[in-house]
Amino acid sequence: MQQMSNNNVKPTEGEMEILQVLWEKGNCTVREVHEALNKKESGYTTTLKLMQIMHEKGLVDRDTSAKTHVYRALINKETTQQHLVKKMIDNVFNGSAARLVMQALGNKSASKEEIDLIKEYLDKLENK
Amino acid sequence: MQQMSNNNVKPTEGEMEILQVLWEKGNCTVREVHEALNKKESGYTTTLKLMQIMHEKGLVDRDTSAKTHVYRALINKETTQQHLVKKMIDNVFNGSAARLVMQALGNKSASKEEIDLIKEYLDKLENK
DNA sequence: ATTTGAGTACGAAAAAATTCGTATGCAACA
DNA sequence: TGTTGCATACGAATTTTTTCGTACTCAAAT
Repeated sequence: MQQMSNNNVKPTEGEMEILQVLWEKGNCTVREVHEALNKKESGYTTTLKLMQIMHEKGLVDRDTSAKTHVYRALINKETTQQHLVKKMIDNVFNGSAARLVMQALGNKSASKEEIDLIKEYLDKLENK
Repeated sequence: MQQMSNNNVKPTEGEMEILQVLWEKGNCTVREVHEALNKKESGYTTTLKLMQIMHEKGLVDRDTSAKTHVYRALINKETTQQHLVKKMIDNVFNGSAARLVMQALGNKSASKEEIDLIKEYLDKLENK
C-alpha cells in the first residue's frame, strides 16, 4: 500500500521545524528549507537527510521529476498543531486549556490587535 | 557553588512527566511518582534512574535522610511552563500567541465559565 | 573534453534519551 | 539467624534523533 493514515506518526522536533517552513512557504527545495531555518551549526546534508527520512515516514511528498527535488508537507497543519496543543495541555497544564491560554497571553505580551482578535473569537465561540 | 540558575536546563519529555507529578503532589518518593504515571511498559528502575539523573542535573532535590528518599521539584512550574509555551508559539505557531490560543480553545471546547474567565483576563490585560 | 558546482543517496558515527539488569544495603519478621 | 521484600546505585544496552562524510550524477561553463 502507498501509505495509510500518517496521523499516528509523531514528528520529532527537527521535523517540526521543517514542516513549519513547508506549511509557511508551500513547496520548497531542500536548500530553501535549509536556508529558512538557518541553524548555526548544522550542514546542508543534515537537512537533506532529515527530509529524506520524513519522506520515508510519509510526512512529506516530493516531486523528483527535476534534478532538484521539491518537497511539500503531507500531514495537515491544523491537525498536527491540535495534537501538539492537546499534548501540552495534558502534559504541562494538567488538562486545563484556560491555564495554557493565560500563560500564553500573559507571557508573550500579545499585541492589542491580537487580543481583540481573540475576544472576537471567544464571542463567536460562545454564541453557538 | 550549590547550583546556579538551572533555568537554562531543558527537561526532556520523560522528565516533564515526572516534574508534573512533583508539582501536582508536592514531595514524592520514587514509587509514588512511578505509580502516578503508570506507564504501561516501563519498569520501576527506569523511573528511579530518570529521577537520579534529574537530581544530577539540578532539576530536583531529595531528602536522603530516610531509607526511602523523598524528591521535590527544584525548578519553577510557571517559569518552565512559560518556556515551553514560548517555544511552542515560536516553533509551531509562527510566533503568534493568538493562533495557539484559538487552537487550544477551539479544539478543547472550553466551558462557558472558562471562556468568561479568559475574557475577564483579557480585559485586565488590555487595561494596563 | 574537462572541470566545477549544486544536487541526491545513504551508511554510519555521534549524541541524546530511555530502559533494564544486577549488585548491594537494610529492616522486618518467621 | 536466615530469608524475604523493598529500596538505592549505577554501568551498560537499546532506541531514537541528529549530524556528517563521501560517492555519484548531471548540467553548465571553461
